[in-house]
Amino acid sequence: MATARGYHHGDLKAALIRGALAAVETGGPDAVSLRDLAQSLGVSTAAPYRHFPDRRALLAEVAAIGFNDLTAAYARAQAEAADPVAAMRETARAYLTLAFGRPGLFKLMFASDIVDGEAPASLLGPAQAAWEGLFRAVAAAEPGAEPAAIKRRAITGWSTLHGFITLVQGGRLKGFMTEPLTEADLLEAILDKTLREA
Amino acid sequence: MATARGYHHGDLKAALIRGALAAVETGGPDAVSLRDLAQSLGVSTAAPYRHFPDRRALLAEVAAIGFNDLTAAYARAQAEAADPVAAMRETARAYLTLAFGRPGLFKLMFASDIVDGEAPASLLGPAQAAWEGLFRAVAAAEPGAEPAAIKRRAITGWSTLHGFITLVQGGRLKGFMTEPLTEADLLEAILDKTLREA
DNA sequence: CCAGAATGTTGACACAGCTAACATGGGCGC
DNA sequence: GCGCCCATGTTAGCTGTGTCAACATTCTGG
Repeated sequence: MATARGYHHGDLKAALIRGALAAVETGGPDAVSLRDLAQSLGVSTAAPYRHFPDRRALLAEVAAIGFNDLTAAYARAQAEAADPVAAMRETARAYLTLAFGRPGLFKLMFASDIVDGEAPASLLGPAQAAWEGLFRAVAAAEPGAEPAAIKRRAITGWSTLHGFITLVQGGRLKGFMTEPLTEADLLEAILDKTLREA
Repeated sequence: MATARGYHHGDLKAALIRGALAAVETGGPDAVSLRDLAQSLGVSTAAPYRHFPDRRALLAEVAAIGFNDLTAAYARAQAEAADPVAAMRETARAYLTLAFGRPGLFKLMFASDIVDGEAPASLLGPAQAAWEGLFRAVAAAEPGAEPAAIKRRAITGWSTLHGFITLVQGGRLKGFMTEPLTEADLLEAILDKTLREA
């Protein structure tokens, strides 16, 4: 699909994003090398720069895909749930599914380097949409609460989930998860605690 | 302090660690370049390799300093607090102080790259000690609870704090902290929520 | 006092991101 | 239908990085 064509590749930009996404999912953000990518697409090492100002811009595009997928997963979870509380739980689970199912992509999405200085709008939009999906779930589960309270609640819950994921994926809980305390148990406990409360 | 001596530097290893620490605190882990470091110490680019097998080993040493400092801060907080609940609160605050006061170092301490594969014992020891300081605070505030419950509680609280810090420092809460909801407010709310409960 | 271990140096390799200058060819205006 | 322009690729090369092998120097213990 990436071979046997002349001077022009045809759709190099999309191919680069696809390739970068694959590399990110396999080995995380650091596994993306523009040179490797170019070579594997049968194109010169300078070609990618016709489509992205620099490496970070390409990675930002990949991260945006991650946020879009996350938003879609949120929407699915909320549509299928029986009631608002279940919807909130499934929304949280969607976050966990992405984090543990596609850790490389997840790491990229929250790699501060990508966003340092200022992030491009093509990333901020999807990131904002994902956040709103999460906010919506919390708001629905807590009818009548004032916006500030909902926001506080959403951010706190998000923090707990995100922190746990980060610590686990960073290997920081390695020595501490002694039987009979497994990561899965803890996750359930965290979900329960995060979701239950006035 | 790093000039005007002959073939042998004197204490290059310590000087490298000091220099790396300074660089990390200024610009985060990525700001550490062995070549820069060597040059600024008036030594050849290969010299660091007489003391560290690779760059990661040097950074691991710096991270270990961070964990040691954290453990010391925990101990201080717990010694000065009036009661166990206050001690726990001050312990959490010590974590926040390090995270927001020395963000570069904090980022290094939790950069999974440093620990990928397997971390050296010189890092695992201090990291473990810090964890135990945190665990001790939770256990003291909750006398008579079984160890698994304490552990669950400690990890959950740690996750919330850590997640919030990570999201803030990653710039992920930029657009969402609208007045009158400030980061400081949220932090207090998180501390309250994390600490209060049976 | 001297041998060998520690510690530094020189010079180089591989690889990465990035850029300038040049080449090609597809599509748009005429 | 034709030619020109610009989007897209290419070549060659710069800088900066981690790392290593081979050699040089100094410190130290027997």
